[in-house]
Amino acid sequence: METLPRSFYERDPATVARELLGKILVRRLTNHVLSGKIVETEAYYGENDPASKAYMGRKTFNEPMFREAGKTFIYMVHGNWLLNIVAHPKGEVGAVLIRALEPLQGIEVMKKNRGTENLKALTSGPGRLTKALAITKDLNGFDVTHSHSDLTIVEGGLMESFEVCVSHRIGVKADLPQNLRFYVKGNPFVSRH
DNA sequence: AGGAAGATCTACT
DNA sequence: GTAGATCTTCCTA
Repeated sequence: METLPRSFYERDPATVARELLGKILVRRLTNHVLSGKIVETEAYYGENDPASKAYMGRKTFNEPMFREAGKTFIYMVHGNWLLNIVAHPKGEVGAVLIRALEPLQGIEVMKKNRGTENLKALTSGPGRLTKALAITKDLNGFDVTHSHSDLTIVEGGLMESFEVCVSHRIGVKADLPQNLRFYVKGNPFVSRH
């Protein structure tokens, strides 16, 4: 399966967020491969987006958002690591938050990492999926455009058709007027319907 | 030192 | 579905 190239991420964050649906997030550990289909995302912009981590301008912790697209931006909220992929046209600022996955490979390892047998709760939320895939700050700034690395995103092979829904972003204090959350209609692993 | 933060878990109506 | 406690780092003072 083809790894998504950097050019995929060098576009408007909302476009990237929309097109990441159905792609496969692959996490390689020493003895296991974990993967899941991306079923829910949100787009974030830069200084003009009050919900964005980049809203306050360039700081140490949000630096990845200002740098090269196709790399991770990971931070902690309420005790959970949240995984973003930096996405923006060259010279701009933005990222896409991965909010939910449908588990594919390594489900037993994910259950162990999450401490639950509940399949529905394994990766159906931004903090849940990072725990299931053992993603922490250690992977901040990691380039996901290289195949065979510890964290990559690949094409979904035979793409089943699915309907995309949009809504406002979840949990943000001040949202923009446009809908910037994207999810696969009817998928049971979407965090909220 | 203190508080906020893009969430989660549990326990209910 | 909503309500409240708790979660752990980073930011500001």
